[in-house]
Amino acid sequence: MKLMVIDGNSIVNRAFYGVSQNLTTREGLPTNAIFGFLNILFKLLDEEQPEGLAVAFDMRGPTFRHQAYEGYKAQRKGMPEELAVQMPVLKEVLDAMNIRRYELEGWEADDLLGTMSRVNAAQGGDTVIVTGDKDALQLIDERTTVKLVTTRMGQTTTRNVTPDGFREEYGFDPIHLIDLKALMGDSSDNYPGVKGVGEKTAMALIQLYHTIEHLYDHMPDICSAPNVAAKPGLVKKLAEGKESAQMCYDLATIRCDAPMDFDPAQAARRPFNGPALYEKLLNLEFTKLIDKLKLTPGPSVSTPEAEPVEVRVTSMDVLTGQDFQAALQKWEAAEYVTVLPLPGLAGVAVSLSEDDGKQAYLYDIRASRYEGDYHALLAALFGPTVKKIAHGVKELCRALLDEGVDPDGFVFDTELAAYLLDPTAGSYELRKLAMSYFKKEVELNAAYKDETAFSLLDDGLKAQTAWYEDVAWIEAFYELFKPKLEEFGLMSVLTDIELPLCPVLARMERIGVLVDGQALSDFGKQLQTGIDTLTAEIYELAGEKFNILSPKQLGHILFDKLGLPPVKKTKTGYSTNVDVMEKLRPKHAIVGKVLDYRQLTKLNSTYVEGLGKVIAADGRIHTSFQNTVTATGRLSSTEPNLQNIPVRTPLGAEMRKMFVAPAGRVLVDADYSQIELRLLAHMSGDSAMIDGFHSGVDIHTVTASQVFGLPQDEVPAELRRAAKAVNFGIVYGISAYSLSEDIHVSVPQAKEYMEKYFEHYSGVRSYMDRVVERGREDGFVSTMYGRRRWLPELKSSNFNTRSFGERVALNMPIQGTAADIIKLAMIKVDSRLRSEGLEARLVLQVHDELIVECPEEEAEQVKALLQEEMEGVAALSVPLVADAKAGRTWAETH
DNA sequence: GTTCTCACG
DNA sequence: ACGTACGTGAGAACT
Repeated sequence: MKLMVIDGNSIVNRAFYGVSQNLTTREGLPTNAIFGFLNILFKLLDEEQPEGLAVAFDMRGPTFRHQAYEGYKAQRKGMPEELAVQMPVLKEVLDAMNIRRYELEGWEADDLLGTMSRVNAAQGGDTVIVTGDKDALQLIDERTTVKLVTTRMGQTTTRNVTPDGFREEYGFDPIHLIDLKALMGDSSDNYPGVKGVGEKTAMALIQLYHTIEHLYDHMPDICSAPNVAAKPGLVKKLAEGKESAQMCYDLATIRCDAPMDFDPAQAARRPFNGPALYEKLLNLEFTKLIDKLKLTPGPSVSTPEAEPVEVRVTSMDVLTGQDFQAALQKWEAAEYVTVLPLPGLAGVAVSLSEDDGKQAYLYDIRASRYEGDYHALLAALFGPTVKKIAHGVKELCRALLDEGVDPDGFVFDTELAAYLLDPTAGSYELRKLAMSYFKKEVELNAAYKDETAFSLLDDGLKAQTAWYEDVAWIEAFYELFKPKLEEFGLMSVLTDIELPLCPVLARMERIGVLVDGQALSDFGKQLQTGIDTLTAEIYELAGEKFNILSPKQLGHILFDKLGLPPVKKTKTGYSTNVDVMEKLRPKHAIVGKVLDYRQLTKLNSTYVEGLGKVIAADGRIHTSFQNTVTATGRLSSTEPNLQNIPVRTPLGAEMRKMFVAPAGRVLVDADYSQIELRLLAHMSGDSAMIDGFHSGVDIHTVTASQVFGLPQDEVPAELRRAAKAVNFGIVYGISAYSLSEDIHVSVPQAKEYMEKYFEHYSGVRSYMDRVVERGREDGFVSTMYGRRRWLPELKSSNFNTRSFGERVALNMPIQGTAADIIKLAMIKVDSRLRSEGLEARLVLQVHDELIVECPEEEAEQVKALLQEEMEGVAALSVPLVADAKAGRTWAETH
């Protein structure tokens, strides 16, 4: 039988340290090692297609080797806690996969692997031993190969070692690996070998003599042997170490006679236990894997956190006038109703409490025979008097605006609630939430059972009857999430910030921003001319044509053909990013041209072409503002992204001339000045920094002056730049190395800047320590307004993961508070613009910047209003400053 | 689908 | 000794 045997401990260790991204279940159980193990396992199965499969594990407690030598593995630390807790779960998963696993008291996994391979060989079978441990190479023979697994940066690579391959690499037969280890010892298993003999000498000796026995037989003459450097005292060392060598030989020998009663037939592959595996993977929240393996639940495997409230579906209505009045009365009287619109607002599912329990109705709005009209129905349901719960209020507001309804009266949003409870979860679709919170597979296409009522619907609606049931899920999530939000102090973030922002965002999306399409395409032509010229020049300098945008081809030209020194590597090849290229710029004329080419093509494809494609019929661009995406509470902008329009380079800034106001109108742009640093000053309470902001002088100059001990008017530009970089770095959770890269000084120099900084701003340092410590204790960090981000990373035993957690802990409260503040400002600005009867409307938000379009004559009033509302949002211990400027184009407002 | 690069705050 | 800044989205190349 073709058998694959896996060293479970070795592979799970690789997986644990290899999968550095932080993976945990919502309850906080780490799952990275299991995730990594399964990935490696599936990759191996795919590569090898074995007929039999077994996994061997070490057992806790001493083995026969410990009895032979008490120092054996004495140096080794136990498994980190985060890995240890995953081991039993992994074993359960393997059991559910019907994969045999073996462990034997007093024996190590190695010995079990060896034993299994020999038993299999005796029956004429081939074995692949999978491990990350090179010791196992001694087991290689004509029927046995070893697959060595290495993981680097989350990437797993495997290497099959055959007898020939081994001999080529080592220069002797695999079995003599034992002799090698007997001489050189092993520091990780902690046995000594022969004192004074290291890897080099041992290799040379074993290549010559193959076994220690043979070596010791030839002891007196070994120093005349050609391959061994005449090491003085080698003979003596060998003689003194003979006893140790013999003991280490035994320690290094993987035993192939473990009393485990193995028969390869036991390990024959069997199909997974689908339902059991489904349950295990669901509890691990490996939903993608469930999909990939096409697993389905068995009967009653769920372990629900709560059950959805029962919603009885009683009718599917086309509202008549009387129905409507009665329904409206019920809706208004209810504490809340749950609404779920059908696409295009063709209908809406409404669920509410009635005397005999929850009732759900599906209204076919478009076919409504209500004597008012379709509009009146929507306006009544979605106006201020009916209190509504929905999933995705912003999108719903957008749809309502498109139908001419002014949305109001939303009291809860299950999507926003799920986001606030875990802003890094990534997706808040009902189906995913049901999986995650209720361990339930939601059948989205369940057919509605009442055929009579169903027959009233047209085909389009029939296809959407799952919506009818989803309304029950929204109810269930409301019941589940509301107490959680209250417990976590997140209710006010929802009701004071996120919910009122929804209609504001929807209005901004609907209004959009005007783009000068003609100017855009003219700019594109100009860019294309430049691109053509640069292309020709680059081909000329390279001596051949190639794809300049391909990092692979460009790397080949620069580093192989032109012989420029590679500065940095990526995992797939040479790095050619801006930092690298700037360093190479003086060395060859082609580098600068490539950088120019990149800039021009970026502008052309991402901005000129990208934006051109999304100009709507009204000549305007309507972005989508996502409010459930970022980990910090910021908004994001998609299709297109209007939050990354170029501004930093002169050519890039040309793009902002394309964003214009219509005739007779202007854009007013107001941005917060240094909001994140001001928040750092406020939240840390550092008096020096607070004083700096009260002085009204540029903060980076103040910092430089304080840190370097110079009068403010004598700060050279160089030091101001350094101070600015440190200021930014602090907000990001700085390291001396990255600061040195950023401002092009040595690492010690950067370190000195940081130390001086912290001497002067000692309150900042203690704040940073405090916030990380609090984060570790609480398991989360939060903004001034209570928005949270969970940070299990802070407890990771992986240095990189933990360091990342610490940087995030420092950054999120600041970036997130700034996000809260501008969101509050947006709500106030929108409300005042509307209540004061201005035509001015918010059109864009770019994190610390708001853009309003208004008639020219409103410009002054709008500027003042923006500044007033933005500055007045929060009372901090430093002034909150916003500057506003009007212009015909976005470029003119800067 | 992932990686690299680069645009923004 | 590690490996190096926080938060995003999009286009092109590559696998």
